[in-house]
Amino acid sequence: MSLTDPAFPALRANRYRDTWCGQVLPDRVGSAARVAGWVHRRRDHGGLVFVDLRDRTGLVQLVFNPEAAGGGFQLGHEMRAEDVISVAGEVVRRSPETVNPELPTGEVEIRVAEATLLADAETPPFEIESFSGEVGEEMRLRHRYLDLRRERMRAAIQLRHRVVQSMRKFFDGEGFVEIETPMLSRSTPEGARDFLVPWRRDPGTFFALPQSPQLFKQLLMVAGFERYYQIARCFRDEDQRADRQLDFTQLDVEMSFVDAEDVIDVNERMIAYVLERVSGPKIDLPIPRLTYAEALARYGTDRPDLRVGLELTEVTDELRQTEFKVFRSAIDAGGIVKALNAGKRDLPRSALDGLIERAQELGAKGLVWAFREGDGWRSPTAKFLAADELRRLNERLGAAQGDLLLLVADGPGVANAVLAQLRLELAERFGQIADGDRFTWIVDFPMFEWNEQESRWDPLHHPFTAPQAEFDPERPGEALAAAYDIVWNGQELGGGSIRIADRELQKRVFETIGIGRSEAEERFGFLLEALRYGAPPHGGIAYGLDRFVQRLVGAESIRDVIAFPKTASGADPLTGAPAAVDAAQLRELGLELRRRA
RNA sequence: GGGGGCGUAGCUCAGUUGGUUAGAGCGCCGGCCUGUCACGCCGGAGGCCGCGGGUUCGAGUCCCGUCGCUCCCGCCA
Repeated sequence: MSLTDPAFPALRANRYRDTWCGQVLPDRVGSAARVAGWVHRRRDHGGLVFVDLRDRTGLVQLVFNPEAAGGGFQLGHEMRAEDVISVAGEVVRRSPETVNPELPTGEVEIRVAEATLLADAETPPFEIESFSGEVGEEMRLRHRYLDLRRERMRAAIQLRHRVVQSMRKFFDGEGFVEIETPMLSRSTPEGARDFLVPWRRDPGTFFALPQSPQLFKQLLMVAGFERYYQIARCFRDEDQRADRQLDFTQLDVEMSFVDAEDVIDVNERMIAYVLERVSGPKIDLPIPRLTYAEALARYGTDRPDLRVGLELTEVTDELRQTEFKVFRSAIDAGGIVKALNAGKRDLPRSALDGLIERAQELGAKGLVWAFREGDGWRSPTAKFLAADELRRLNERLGAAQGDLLLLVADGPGVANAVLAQLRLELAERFGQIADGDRFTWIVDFPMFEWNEQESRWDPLHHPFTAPQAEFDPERPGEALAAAYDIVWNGQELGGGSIRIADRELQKRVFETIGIGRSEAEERFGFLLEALRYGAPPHGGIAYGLDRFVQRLVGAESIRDVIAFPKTASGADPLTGAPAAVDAAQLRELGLELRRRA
């Protein structure tokens, strides 16, 4: 909803103002207006002072003029940036040569008759709208209330509001019920590290803050609410990233008597609905789908950015007989050789060395680069490969003369991850990211993946995800999950699944991932018990709301769409959190501090 | 836990091979200015060069350590 939207609420007049700054438009010429806000900029001409007054809705120009003034002229001289004032005066049309076409209110101005200083502001530590570069993030966070005055931030936070309202409206219209689940609940140390909250009444016991409302929303399905959603705060005590915060917000959704198709259907309609209402990118339904296997094969990742055309190709078969040691040893160890045809790229040696370095950073032992030349390669590696191998590789990769080929030989995980990343970075470097937005569902995830370090099967999604069909406990690696992720331009926006509604199946899954009978009872007994009393088939999805809005406004970091975020180290420069607590508080909680060694 | 980048005026940054008095733009303060809108013109103030140690005749610059910010890897079912 913008200012021009008829639904935007008009102000009820009070002693401070009777209209928004941004609503002082030509239709009000000749009438009186009273506005209030912050002094955005002042241009003092001695005998005439212009002030851009700012409120939430925008800017309007005030003119302080000695003749018309009722004492306000002096104030016009003395006021400074970010002072809070209320002024009244006549709305007048500007003469044609003084119209400011940059401003929605640029055809008019308010001739000030009366002005009141409501709050005197000290000079802010940084300019609200700076033209000399981005203000450092710590500075912005320390004075977040000033940072949020900036147009860009205000727009992002208000857009976030519109997104949330649109989601609520959509789900309400589809018969969903918004229900809050507890912030204080039981620790289930499955995935991320929990934030723990010590409990005063029983020292040594702890609540945990939710990593997600997963189990509660399943219980709500057992309870018969059938369609639930929540804008849920979640907490994960893990290291942060540009798109990860300690506390963040999920759009959490769950439905009963549905299969995966039903969940996907309602959710892609929701996404289209929300994007339309916030003037986001247009999308066509249905959103295309990729299987997990295909995504991994073609892009090396389960969250491919489909704006990039480059694809990966596995060339292990072409190299079965190779004598080249690097490839030989990887293949013999059960690894693969994966390749990226990066197209005709004239990269200097230094840039190629940079790619090798980057590949090593990403975990590869090395990177083979080559340019197709004739039937062979121009590459330091060419001499180690047989002529027919080079021919087969060129053919398999569809390499044209001069195409840059990149190859990684390693375990499938590393080979895919490294080339997936290089694919993106090369596309970025060469401006090969297509315009527009690409959404895709990733489906047919495996139920389990082998955890080499712990020598056990881990759930790829979470342990409550249902298999697509009965699975063979002897061969967990073959089971497919009724799970789906939605990916927006290469960023995972959300993911979900049909849940296990059958107690025995749930127990079998726990066993498969190494959670024994008694441990399952201890940690998830309440869920298993609930499943005794008539659990409908159910499933759902959860979205990273912050990421959704970040993507929408094109921000570099989710910090730019969160009103009060934390720094990358988890601190809040504004309040000084985290901070020590006094000894009395600790005593009450039965806690004692040990000095770190 | 590991790796990269950064830290100089209130803000954003420059600072050469180690060299004498550390600069710019914006902001701030004072003066002038009746049509500006990133107003303009004149003048001025403002520095623990993140912190600690070392090398050196001499360190913003080189070395070691440390702290903070940031990006990435690990981690994030």
